[in-house]
Amino acid sequence: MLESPIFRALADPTRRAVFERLSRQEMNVSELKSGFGVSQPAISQHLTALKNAGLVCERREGRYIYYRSDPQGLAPLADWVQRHRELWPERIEKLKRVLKELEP
Amino acid sequence: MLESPIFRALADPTRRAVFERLSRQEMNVSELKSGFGVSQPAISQHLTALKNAGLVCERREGRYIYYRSDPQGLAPLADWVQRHRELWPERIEKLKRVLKELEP
DNA sequence: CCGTAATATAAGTCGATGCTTATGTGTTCG
DNA sequence: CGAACACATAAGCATCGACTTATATTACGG
Repeated sequence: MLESPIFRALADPTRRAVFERLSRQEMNVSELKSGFGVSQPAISQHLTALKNAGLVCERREGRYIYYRSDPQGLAPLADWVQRHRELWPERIEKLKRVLKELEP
Repeated sequence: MLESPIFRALADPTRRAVFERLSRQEMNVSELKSGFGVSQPAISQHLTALKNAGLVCERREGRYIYYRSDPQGLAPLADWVQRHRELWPERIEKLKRVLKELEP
């Protein structure tokens, strides 16, 4: 599934918090580390997972690497949610048809 | 976080497939089991996780328990996605302000 | 009633995963 | 150059989580 790595990336609370911070402001790894009670490698590993899911992208500036959330990243997730919310009216119609057959 | 169990519930491919089937049609556990290569307890455990995440609800009918997706269940997820997509224009504005200060 | 069917729960196993420390890679600066 | 810094990668470890089999619970049917 296309959206599988996205769901998996966002399932971890720490990683989701990293993404949320990067949605508000571009940041390098050191800035990102402050505020989370985990090591720098842990942050880097989370960033790799988010990058593989297409949720963040990076920009090198000398020794620093600045991360930011990818605006397109949430599109597959938004589409998935939209598709499944659209199914509801169809389900209601199906129920109505079934009920109509039951009570003539 | 409120949406944590939702993300975690949808992170597993099998469980997400269960939810997707239940979005299209109400089904009991035995019907649900056919089509997945896992045991009945595995299905029940997935259903428990989905129920705890508020994604499905149940209706007992004799020995059978029919599950269906809860229409309100995806609302927190949709809201979360919406909130984070809304952040993008703000980020662009912030960038513009920064750029304006840099090049007078 | 009693056997069976539908589902849930318990207990155990094993791979996935999130963390750590240690080390590697690339960049700046004295 | 080389020391220090920013970050990535490697390796190990401990917990989590998805699955299994076994058993309990509830409901139906003969």
